[in-house]
Amino acid sequence: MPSRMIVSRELADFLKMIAHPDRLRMIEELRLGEKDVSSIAAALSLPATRVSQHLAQLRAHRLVDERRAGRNHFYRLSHPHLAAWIVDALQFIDVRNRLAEGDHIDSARALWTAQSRNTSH
Amino acid sequence: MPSRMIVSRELADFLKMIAHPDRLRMIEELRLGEKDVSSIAAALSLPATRVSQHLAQLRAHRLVDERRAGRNHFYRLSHPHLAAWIVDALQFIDVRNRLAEGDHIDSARALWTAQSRNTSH
DNA sequence: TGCAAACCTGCGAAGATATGCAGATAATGG
DNA sequence: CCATTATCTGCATATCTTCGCAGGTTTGCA
Repeated sequence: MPSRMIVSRELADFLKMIAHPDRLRMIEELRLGEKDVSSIAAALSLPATRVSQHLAQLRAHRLVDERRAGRNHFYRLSHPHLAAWIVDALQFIDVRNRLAEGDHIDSARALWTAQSRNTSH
Repeated sequence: MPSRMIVSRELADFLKMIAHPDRLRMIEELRLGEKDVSSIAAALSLPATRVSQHLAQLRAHRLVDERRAGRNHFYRLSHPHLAAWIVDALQFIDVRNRLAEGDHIDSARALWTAQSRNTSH
């Protein structure tokens, strides 16, 4: 059995699952703790249906855990460290070329990890 | 300008670029240094055309650098640390469920980072 | 009960990816 | 020059993703 191929496929599936702008922002949104669907949708200015669909995918891949309270569904990261690991990826991206001059990786990192209320989202 | 959306899009593009079993194995193959197209193709048992196409994509996203020597094209990781960062992702995957019983993340990591000659690829 | 709020799921069209094949380039060795 | 080796590029097809919309489920509350 080509175990190595299995690992690379699993890895690719995992990466595909998080490789979407909305889902990345959602993961970042859950960095500090659980949130319900409406809160996430409002924070990111996305239609709730879309957020729900993304969450269903993340749930299917066990990247988030669900907790129901009344009619609200609260989601949290299954691996709290995931958000930090994603931020580390910024070092591999030439963000400099695409943001305003003077910006660099550190500012991108700061921007990304800043609280929602402080950012120009 | 929604800088945060720009960052999330860049991040998603980067993740999509590496989210492919072949490309992951290629990155891993380049972990220890440069290799030419044929060597990579042979090591991974992939058609050279496909390897070349993948490399063209990675090149376009500046994830690999090219060096030509004669009729061989040698590629290396633009960010040598990339391979290690990818290996870190194994902690987020339930490899246990999909490999033979008794395997766990550490063995998956060992498998993944093992030299080609030591692995059942 | 009945209605509304908060989510979820199914479906289909549009768009993005993957991949083999044919043909094009570039360097090497007669 | 010509053939050969190593690699690249263009193209068509098959497959996967995304995303809105319509309709369904569960819970809270009057």
